[in-house]
Formats: sequence, structure tokens, C-alpha cells
Amino acid sequence: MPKVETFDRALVLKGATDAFHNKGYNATSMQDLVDATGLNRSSIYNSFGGKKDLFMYCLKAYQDSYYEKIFKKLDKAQNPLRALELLLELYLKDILEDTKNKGCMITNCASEMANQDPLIANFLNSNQNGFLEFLGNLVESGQAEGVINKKRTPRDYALYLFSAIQGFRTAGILLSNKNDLEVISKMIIQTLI
Amino acid sequence: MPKVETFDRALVLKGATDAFHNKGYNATSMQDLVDATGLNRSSIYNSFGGKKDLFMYCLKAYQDSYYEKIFKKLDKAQNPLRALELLLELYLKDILEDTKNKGCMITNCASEMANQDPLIANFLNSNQNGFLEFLGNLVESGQAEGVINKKRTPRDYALYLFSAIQGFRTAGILLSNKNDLEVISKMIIQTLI
DNA sequence: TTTTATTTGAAATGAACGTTTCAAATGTAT
DNA sequence: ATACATTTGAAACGTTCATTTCAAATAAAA
Repeated sequence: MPKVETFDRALVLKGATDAFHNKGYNATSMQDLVDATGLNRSSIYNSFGGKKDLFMYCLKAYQDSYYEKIFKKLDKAQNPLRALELLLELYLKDILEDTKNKGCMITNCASEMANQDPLIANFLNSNQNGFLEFLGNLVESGQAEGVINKKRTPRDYALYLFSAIQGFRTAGILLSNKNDLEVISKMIIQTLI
Repeated sequence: MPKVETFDRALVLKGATDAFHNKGYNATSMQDLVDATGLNRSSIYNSFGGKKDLFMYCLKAYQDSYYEKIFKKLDKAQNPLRALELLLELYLKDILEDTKNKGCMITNCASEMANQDPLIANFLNSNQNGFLEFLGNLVESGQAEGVINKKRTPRDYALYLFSAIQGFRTAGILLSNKNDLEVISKMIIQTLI
């Protein structure tokens, strides 16, 4: 009986995510989102809830698509160390392709909202724990294979890499020289060898 | 003849800086600034210009007071490597004392505004160049004294440290466990030895 | 004490904000 | 073809935004 949702939900989320990623949560207006999605105002409220709800969907979509990119790229890795090298190559590529200097949407979100919104803080903490586990597992395997040194525990290396990667992404907002960025990336990895 | 400014300019800037640091530029309203400074709306516009002007003064004030803290702390350092260790101790202390999880105001500003405001981008680039020079000089001295290794150029190490420190400050928004943070700090320094 | 440039307070400005409303349009299932 | 739950568009909602206005209060200089 009913008319059904006509728009492509994934595509709409992609548009909204781009808008939020570009300006951040607070500086993105509902009008920006209407323009970016092509949807009517009411349709946004009808299908996604308010601005904050939509933002949460976008964060999740951004996170999912990033993990997909990561898994796809790391699939070809010969060993866990090489996987981490590829991970940093992926970030380097993203920084160089990020000509609008937007940075990482999740890191930006931590800067902007972690101390203002408990729901966002929750998401960010889960994201952090998940990523720490992902990194820790890679390091653990790498140490078992003998391609990563055993000076520190996998968890220590995961913490270090998590911090270093956030710095890399943030520094990449202002830095755009490829050589500079490659230097940083190589030095981060060197710690593991 | 005229009535003269009665308020303490430095104190007013401190109040405004706290407000901006806590919520970021966009989420801080003029009313927040009136409350935080104790000044009347008109007095703010009269004495500092608009919101963005005031924010620039606050950024500068934050930067100045941070450099003062740094210089005071690093004054006691026996050598350049020890100075960098003390620098990271300073950041560690700031993160642990930052119970409201605000992070670094300048890093947050880069996340929020670097790609939206050319004036801000200018400030951030100058800040970056200044800090890179500061770090580079320390590393150069350290290498000359033989307390820092010579695997890389001072500029390379400066880039690495700049990135690592930004990551440390950003990760510190979500991380608050002292041991975790100490691990990261130690691993950053280890690269130099 | 008078003059005068400035600060101050309170109110008003118009624009933009996120959100709601509701009648009209839509398209599937009967 | 008809019924109907949903989407859609446009307008309006009340609030909050940054900023301006301006008369009153202020305090240093004359």
C-alpha cells in the first residue's frame, strides 16, 4: 500500500558524510545537508531523525567504509609488518588525496565533540578499542613470525601506533609535502623493526 | 579626558580562551564569552572586535603561555635529549590534568578550522614552522653532543616529533590511563636514542 | 566643576539555526 | 480503479546567533 523510500540510503549517507567531514558537526547546517543529499528537509527528519542522529549514521558509515578500505588493502600483505606498512601507505595516500585538507573525520570528531557529547564519546571509545585490538593483533602475529621486535608488548605497540597514526592524520592537515610525510611514516614503522 | 579601559586585558583573554578551548570556536557563543569574561557584549566588540578577532587573540595568548611553560620547564634540562624528555613530560602532565578532555587548543583548531579559514590556516602554518624549528634546533644540538642518534636529519626528527606530539595530545583526549600515556611518550623518545 | 572621549548596559536587529507542520503528491497493494 | 500509508515540498515555527544601536554612566583632563 505505501509509497516506499525512493532514494539510495547509502548514497544519501555518503553525501551527508562528505558535508560533515568537510565542515565538522557544528559548522554544517541543515541546509548544507539538504544540498549535499538532494533530499528534502522533511525526508531527512523522517528517515534519519535530527541532525545529531544523522551525524551518528555518517560516523558509522565513515568508519565502515574505512575498515573496508583497510581490509581490502591489507589483504595482499605477506606478513603483519608489511600489513602495518601498507596501513601507513593507505593513510599517506589519503592525506595526499585530501586536497581540501579535511583530515580524518573521526579524529576531527574527537577534537570537536568528545568532551561535549556522551553518545559521541561512547562511539569514539568503541572505535578506539576496536582499532587498538586490530593493531595489537597485527603486532602479536608479527612478533610471533619474528618480523616485529619484542621490546614491547603488542598492547604497547598498539597504543603507540594508535597515537602515531592520529598524529600523522592531524599533521597531514597542514603538511602536504610527500617527502615529509613519507619520512614520518617510515619513522613510525621503524620503531617496530 | 576619556574614561579608560578598566578590565584586566590578560585576565579577560584568559577567560575567553578557556571558553573557546572548552567548546571550540563554532560551539562557543557570544553569550558564552560574555559569561566567561564578565565583560559586557559591547565592551567585547569595542575592545577586541568580533568573535573571530577575539578568537585570534585567544589563540595567540594560548600559544604564548604554552611557549612560556615550555621554556620554563626546559630551562633545567642537562642536555637536548633530556629537554625533549621534559617536553613530553609536560604534555603528559597536561593530558592528565585535563580532566575535561579538551585536548590542545591549537590542534583542535587545526581540526576544526584549518580548511575553512585562511587567516587561521596562516596562524597554524606559522605555529607549525616555529615549532618545527624549535624541535629541529634541539635535535641538532643533541646530535652534536652525541645524545641523539644521527640516523636522520634534525628536520626529519622535527617532523616526526611534531606529528607524534600532535597524536599524543589527540590520543590523550580519549586515553587517560597514566601508564598507557607513559608508554607512548617513552616510545616516541626511544626513536631518538 | 565642566568638558569630553570612552565604556557600559540593555534592548533591538535581521539573519540563520534546527525542527515541525500539513496539505499535496506518490506509488504499491487491493 | 481505488484505498491508503508514506514521502515530499514549501512554509512557518520559535530560538538562538553575531552584531549594532544608543542613551546613560564614567572618569581623566581642563
